[in-house]
Amino acid sequence: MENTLFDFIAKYIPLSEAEKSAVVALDIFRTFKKGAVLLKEGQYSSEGYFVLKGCVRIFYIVDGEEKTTGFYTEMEGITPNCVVSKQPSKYFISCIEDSIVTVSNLGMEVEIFEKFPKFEKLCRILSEQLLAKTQISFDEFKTSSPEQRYLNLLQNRPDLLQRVPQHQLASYLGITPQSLSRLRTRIMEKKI
Amino acid sequence: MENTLFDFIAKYIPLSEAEKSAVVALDIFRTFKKGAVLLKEGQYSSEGYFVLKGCVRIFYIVDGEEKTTGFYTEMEGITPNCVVSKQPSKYFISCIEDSIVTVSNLGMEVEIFEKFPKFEKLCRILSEQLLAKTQISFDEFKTSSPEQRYLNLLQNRPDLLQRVPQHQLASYLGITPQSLSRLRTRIMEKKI
DNA sequence: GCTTCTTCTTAACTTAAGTGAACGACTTTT
DNA sequence: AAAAGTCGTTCACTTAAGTTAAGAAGAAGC
Repeated sequence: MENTLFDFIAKYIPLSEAEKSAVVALDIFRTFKKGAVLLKEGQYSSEGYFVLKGCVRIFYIVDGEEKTTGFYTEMEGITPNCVVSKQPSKYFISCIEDSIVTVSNLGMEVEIFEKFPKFEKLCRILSEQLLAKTQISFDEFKTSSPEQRYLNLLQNRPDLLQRVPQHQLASYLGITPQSLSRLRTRIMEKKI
Repeated sequence: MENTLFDFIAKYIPLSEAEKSAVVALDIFRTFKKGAVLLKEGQYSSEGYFVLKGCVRIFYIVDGEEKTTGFYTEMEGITPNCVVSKQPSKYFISCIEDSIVTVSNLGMEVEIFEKFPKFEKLCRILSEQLLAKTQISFDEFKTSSPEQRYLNLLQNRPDLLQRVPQHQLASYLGITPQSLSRLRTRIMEKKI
């Protein structure tokens, strides 16, 4: 479990044994059952998450309707907006599958950044990379039709289509479940 | 000019005079005429930008058509995707107005991070905050219609509607110029 | 075992966005 | 001054997404 995390970190910066021990000492590994809620709308939180195994989603509730805006799977991290803005959360985070997730909080960050400034560099790099990825995704979303977006997803994250319910995928694509269903049959017919 | 930048930084971390001098020594302030191109598609670049005055846009050219995905005005920074990924740029960056922009490169970053680790913290904070903002914008985009997106823009960045041509705004909203024009008259008629 | 809920699909209808073409108002170029 | 290009708008037409409703299949709860 720890090693999965350290292998991931090793891709960005080397960690000494002392630094690894410091991480282990934080005792941040948690397991959650499918359906478990990590963060609720309205809640103040200073917790960040990193998915080691399983799948977690972010969703809003607008007019009683769930709007899913993000899925996070193996080796993806989440720093909820409310942690950065110090405002109550506008969304929920919950597990779609049984999951193993690291849960850290701001206090831990401050502490470990002081002891090992290297982690500040790690977080800068991860944050910059995620920002770049998010902006590209946003650009692709803006410049393509729902159908193209579905085809992109099929290309880039085919696993999601398997592990995520259709109606959650639909709002992730910015459309209704009915449109997604139609769009899928439309694509099928073209292929035949 | 320098002070505009330092006032901005002061909102996040305090800078000593030595640190300010180090920034000034980098000689990163540039002025550009309207229409000037900062980055071209296909180009490798390690330059980051920060807009002190004016307005800069990011746009793709897809099938000969410009697709504008971002506008950056006073006190907004850009680290182009290609700088992070070390790949040729997929998009252009150009000035919509006469602008004053800081232009830094990766070498400078490495250098100044070593001399003054405080800047690494600054970049982490800025990057985390921008990431949070970008994700919220993306969520709003996904969960609203073109008309709602236009109304949101009217609320959140009314200045853009003044300083940016309609057809660039349209692709920024993910629609055609014709749709934007229609949508605007639709809204007008509702108000009357 | 039965009910209830959730999920997905289908259908009919409404609404809005994409497309292609055209026009006038301006700007820029020559 | 004339020509060419840009920009915003409008129109007619096509295409697709939203909406409302209904039904089938499966999962979860009692």
